[in-house]
Amino acid sequence: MKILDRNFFQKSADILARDLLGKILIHKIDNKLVGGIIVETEAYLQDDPASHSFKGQTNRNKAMFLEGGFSYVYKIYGFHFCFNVVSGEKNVGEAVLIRSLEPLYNIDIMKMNRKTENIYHLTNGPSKLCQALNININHNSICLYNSNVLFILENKSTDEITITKRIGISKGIDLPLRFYLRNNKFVSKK
DNA sequence: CTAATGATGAACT
DNA sequence: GTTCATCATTAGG
Repeated sequence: MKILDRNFFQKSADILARDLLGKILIHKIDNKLVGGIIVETEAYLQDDPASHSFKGQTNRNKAMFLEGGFSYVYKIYGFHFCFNVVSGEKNVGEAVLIRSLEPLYNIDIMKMNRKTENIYHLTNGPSKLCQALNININHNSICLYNSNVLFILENKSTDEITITKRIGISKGIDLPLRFYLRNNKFVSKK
């Protein structure tokens, strides 16, 4: 299978969020590939009050201002991590939040990391999938198309895409920037 | 320096 | 549906 190349990420976050659905996110842990199909994403644009980048670049969100194809990982609520794929041009702060995966490779490792046997609870949330794949703040600003540790594989999906409002934010709540594969059982609800 | 606040999840009632 | 665990970042003094 083929790793998505640099060119794939050079587009705005709302487009990339859609294009990432069905692709396969992989983290190599102890030489084993752990990962799954991306089934739910949210786009965060520069001109977007809900985005970390809205008020300009800071030390925390600077990865969002890299060119498309890098990772942006941050800690939220003290002990949760969220994984984003940076999109667009350099010096423009936008990214795509990966909200949920469908477990695919080395599900046993995910079960260990998450301390649950229920596959529907492994990766159906932005912080859950970080736990399952063992993604943490050390994975911030990684180049996803030039890494053999954290990367995304090409994959075809014919599933229908549903577009809704985003989840868990207080500003910009009416913007239709959340995308997920319709009828997929691994999408986080709410 | 201090204080408010999350792009959440788990365990409750 | 509600509560709370728990902290880096940020804005403000």
